[in-house]
Amino acid sequence: MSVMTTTLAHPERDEIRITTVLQALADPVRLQIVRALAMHEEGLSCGVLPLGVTASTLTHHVRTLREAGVVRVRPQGTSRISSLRRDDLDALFPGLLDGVLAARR
Amino acid sequence: MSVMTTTLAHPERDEIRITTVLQALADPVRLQIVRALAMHEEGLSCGVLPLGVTASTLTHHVRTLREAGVVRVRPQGTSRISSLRRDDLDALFPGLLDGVLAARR
DNA sequence: GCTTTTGTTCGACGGGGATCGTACTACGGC
DNA sequence: GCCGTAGTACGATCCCCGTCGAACAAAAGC
Repeated sequence: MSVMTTTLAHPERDEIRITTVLQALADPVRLQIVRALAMHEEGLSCGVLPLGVTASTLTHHVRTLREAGVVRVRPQGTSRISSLRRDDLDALFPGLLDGVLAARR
Repeated sequence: MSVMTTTLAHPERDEIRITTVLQALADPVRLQIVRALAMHEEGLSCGVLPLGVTASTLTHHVRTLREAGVVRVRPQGTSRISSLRRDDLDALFPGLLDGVLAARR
């Protein structure tokens, strides 16, 4: 336990706010991340995505999504696997995620 | 029939972008406006809403919503009647609006 | 015509956020 | 133990946006 198992902070379902979620989704890069995660139920390391931003910027975006309650992040080796919190989002805002993902542009 | 009575600029349905819509919705005041409009199919003058912002700020918010394609605004006397572009939004992003409006907070 | 009501425009201000580079940490492989 | 890979932390920068007040515009009513 000497090691601070800093499991990354995630908001509980009832702590997720619609405004925060919308703010998180209202960015092109983060929206691209969400789209990619929607196609990988098992989750994936966002570092592999061709987003055109630096690593530190990517960290910022993933943290924003995590703190908003949009994604769940779990450490795995030197990587961090992100996955969409579909169940929570669908329960709180039914249709929102589907609507966003249905957008053609 | 292209009538020139369009005083205010509104994006066509196919010009509406998901990122812009999300940015428009990602503000507490504007979200409150959208919620109010959702309860008034016929539209209403946003000036009557108890939003706690000045008139000029309200103008800014309504313009943001209009330019994003979220609301339609029509002049009526000295007032401007705003109404939700439900049909367009539902067609483009089915479920998004319902999901947002379903949010308890 | 004058006033009131409603809303717009403009400029200014302040805060937040998207971005980056650099330095740093953690884990895995050799 | 060393190194490479993946990601984080921190500070700096820049720009956008929400906010306001003051001045203006337009329509309605008297």
